[in-house]
Amino acid sequence: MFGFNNISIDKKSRFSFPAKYRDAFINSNENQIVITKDPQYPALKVYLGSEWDQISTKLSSLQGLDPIVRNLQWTILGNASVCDFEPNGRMQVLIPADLKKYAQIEEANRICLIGMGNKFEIWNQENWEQRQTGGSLATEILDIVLPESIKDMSF
Amino acid sequence: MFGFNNISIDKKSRFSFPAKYRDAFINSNENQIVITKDPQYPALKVYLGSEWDQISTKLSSLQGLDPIVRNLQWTILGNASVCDFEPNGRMQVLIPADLKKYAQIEEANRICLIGMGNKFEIWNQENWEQRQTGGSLATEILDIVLPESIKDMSF
DNA sequence: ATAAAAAAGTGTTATAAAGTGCGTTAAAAG
DNA sequence: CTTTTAACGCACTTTATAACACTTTTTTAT
Repeated sequence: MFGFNNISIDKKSRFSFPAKYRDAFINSNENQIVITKDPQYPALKVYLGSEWDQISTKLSSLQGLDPIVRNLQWTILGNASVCDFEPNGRMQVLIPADLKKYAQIEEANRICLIGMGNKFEIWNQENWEQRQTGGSLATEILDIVLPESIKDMSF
Repeated sequence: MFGFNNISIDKKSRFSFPAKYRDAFINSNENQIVITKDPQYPALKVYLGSEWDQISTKLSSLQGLDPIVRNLQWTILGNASVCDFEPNGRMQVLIPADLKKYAQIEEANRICLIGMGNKFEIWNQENWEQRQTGGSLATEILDIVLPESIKDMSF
């Protein structure tokens, strides 16, 4: 499940997944979607239920006394919204108000939904465009800071 | 699958692969084609389904907390368009509007399709000609910045 | 505490735009 | 001259979205 989509959200804060992803959802037999905060950027992460089970299990088992781990737990687990999902239906998902605020899409009637394989990201259009054109930071800082326990995890 | 082709795209943004590649597509048993952004140039990359599976699996497993990795994931995974493909049929592929824009072929009714062995590139004709006559860029800059995890990948 | 009103959430339908399939014509190759 | 390939045009299908109606939950006022 890949690719860029500029889609609308209705007055009730719902969006629906583009039809091109339907087969993938049906094949992987998903009936739940989880939205939560992205720990690094003003954006949202959208996981399939099965993917979420793995990530949340792993993340909640880590040593919470490490402040970085604790922060990730707060951000990712503490803001997750689980949502029933019908791959055969309209594939609609409601974005909770606080998450809209975090991703700066409170006022927007359009969002960017980015398929990243096993997960999606939701961005405010302007933020996304800036990030696409902007340069990237040096990586050394992060390599040092990341605890071993999460180096092999990908969120 | 090699070589230069100047081919047309129709009003609905479709192009079809030249017939000379048909046997190769049939032999490698491909039924999917993936188009995405080239991370370095205003051009598009066209992968065979099997090739894409490898690249995307590897890339999406990398540590997304590293900003450079994340950027590559955004560019390559986040802009990919997966397309059903019939080697025995017309071998047509749709180029999504945002990718047309990126490759600067919005207005064009012709593109350059370059066979690079296991993948293709799509270029705006003028850009391609400039790049052919002009000198090539030094790659050292990228080598230094790239994290270990992606140094052994080729996109 | 209860009823009314407002807000939040769910579901349906209509219509314009985007995407797909296929036949025909034009051009190139053998 | 015949066959293959590329390009074009048209009809059909699917998809996205806005508008509307209905249900449930929460808030407010009496």
